[in-house]
Amino acid sequence: MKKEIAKLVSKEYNLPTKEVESLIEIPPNDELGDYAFPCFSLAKKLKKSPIEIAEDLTNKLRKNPLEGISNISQAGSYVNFLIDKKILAESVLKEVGKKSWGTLNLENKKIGIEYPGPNTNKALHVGHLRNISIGESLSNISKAIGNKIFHVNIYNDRGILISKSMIAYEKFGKGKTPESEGIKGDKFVGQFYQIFTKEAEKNPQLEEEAMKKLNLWESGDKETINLWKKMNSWAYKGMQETFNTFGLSKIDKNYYESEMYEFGKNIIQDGLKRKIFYKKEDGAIAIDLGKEGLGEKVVLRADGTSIYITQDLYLAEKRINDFKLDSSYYVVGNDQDYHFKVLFKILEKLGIKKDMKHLSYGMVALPSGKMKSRTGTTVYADDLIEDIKNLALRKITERGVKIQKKEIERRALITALAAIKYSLLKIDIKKQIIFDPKEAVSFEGDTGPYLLYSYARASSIIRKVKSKKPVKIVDLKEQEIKLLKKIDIFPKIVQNAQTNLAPNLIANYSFELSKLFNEFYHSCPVMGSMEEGFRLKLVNAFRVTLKKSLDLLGIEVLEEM
RNA sequence: GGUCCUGUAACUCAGCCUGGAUAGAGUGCUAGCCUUCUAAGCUAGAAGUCGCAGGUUCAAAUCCUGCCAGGGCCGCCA
Repeated sequence: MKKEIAKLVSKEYNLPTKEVESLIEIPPNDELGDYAFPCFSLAKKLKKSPIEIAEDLTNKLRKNPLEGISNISQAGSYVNFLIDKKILAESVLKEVGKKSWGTLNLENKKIGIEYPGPNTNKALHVGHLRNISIGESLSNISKAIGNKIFHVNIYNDRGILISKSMIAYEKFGKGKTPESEGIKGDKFVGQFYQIFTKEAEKNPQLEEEAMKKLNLWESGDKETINLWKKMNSWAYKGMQETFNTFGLSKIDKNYYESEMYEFGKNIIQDGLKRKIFYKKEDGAIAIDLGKEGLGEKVVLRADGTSIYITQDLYLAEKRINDFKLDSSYYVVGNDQDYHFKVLFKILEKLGIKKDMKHLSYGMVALPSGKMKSRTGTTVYADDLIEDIKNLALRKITERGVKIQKKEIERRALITALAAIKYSLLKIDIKKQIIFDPKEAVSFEGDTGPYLLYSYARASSIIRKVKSKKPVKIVDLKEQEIKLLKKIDIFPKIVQNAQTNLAPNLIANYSFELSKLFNEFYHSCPVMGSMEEGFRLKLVNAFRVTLKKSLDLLGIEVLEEM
């Protein structure tokens, strides 16, 4: 429709249609029209006032109107176009009915996306939930656009951190196990990390012991390796449980830091030969990124051992080769912005750079400040899910719904996850989130449960209204038109979310869509109305669209609440 | 010190990419609406120097520069 209007206008002034189309906007108010053409830019060219041009253009266009446009009017410097709502309604019902918003086929790339990349020395916390929510959502959006997604993950399973947990366990663990204590494995291991921090304050000697432990691990000491394996397996088991509950999608490949922390040296040697890197006086190998404003960065230690960036260079290349990727994305917090800038710059200089992006998200902080797993001021993922699930449980019970306990549990969990995921995804990923556990996550207004509720209401109508009255579009009410228009723009929103890698656009859309549905719900009864046939179709179009939209956010729906 | 991100209603945020017609939501507050498809809902109202100051433009919350405030990063840790 927009294109047709652009053609119409461009003909009048002999302008490129594309240019006109990019100027067309949507009026701030529905009564003005559905599309508007501002005449400011023409004013200069024609040396006439924009108001005069608008008046002139309106008169000209009125002479040979276009099918589908019911009115053309002038308002100040704008020419407004009112489109025929019956045609809109027909096209929306057709669009949604045909394929229920299947894949859009706009891109066809192989994209690798890395998340959540946990450390094995601590339990998952809200920050990880943000990471997972973003990763899942961007994967889903990318898939919906037509891309093939490879979900990869890295386990940071070695190093000084886990060594500290090991020391603490040896000294204070007394043969305890997660089973014996009735604690999830990841939390169990994390607790020893906290014990270490506390004890090391009293006894600095422990830091040295941790370092020694790391050396023992690196030299392959049998006893150390066994303990390390045992503690990591506890952590993995615990984390896997949380992943399953929260709905982390299947990981195509797990990479382990312990298996590749020494790799990447050949890349460094290659770069040294090609004079991309240079040897410093003391033997360390570095790169000068002063021009890029990133300073000098050492890429291999003087003693010839690898560091973080060495390993990451290796892994970046390996991953591209493993999956023949066109693009490689990393969902990692913004505290690593510098690291990724350096990493990508080096890859570019080495000539192995593909389309690589650091999907950098803001930290989740507590009102009291940054979360610290060292000191225990953390909101654990499991605790959060449990608390909010209990809130949902209470709400369902209060309503007096007569269903089996198992079903109540299922609904409570889905509601809780919707609340958490939505609250994390509706905010721009760049922004820091101040997470107040006291307020927890609300169930009213702009929340996940509101979306689920809207969906359940729509489903309820579909279940209850069984008649097969003909679909007749007579006189559309304001609420119906608004809902139709919102459904109509769904593909554009998805595309925009992909371009900007912004799941919050989908979240915002889901809420706006649901809000319009609830307004429709209150003013347009379906059952027994004259428009029953059409409204039933409209309700279903909404339902299908919201479901798809929530799918993209990784949020499961409920047919009944 | 250098660099990146953020600053919009009492609170939490959308809008900024791609500048346009009275700056939008939610929460909270005030007042209404359940004998009709789920009140986790709907309707109405009060509430804003879009951090500050310049600049570009016919037009700036939106683009540019400077400043202020909060946070991150700048390690031969990961």
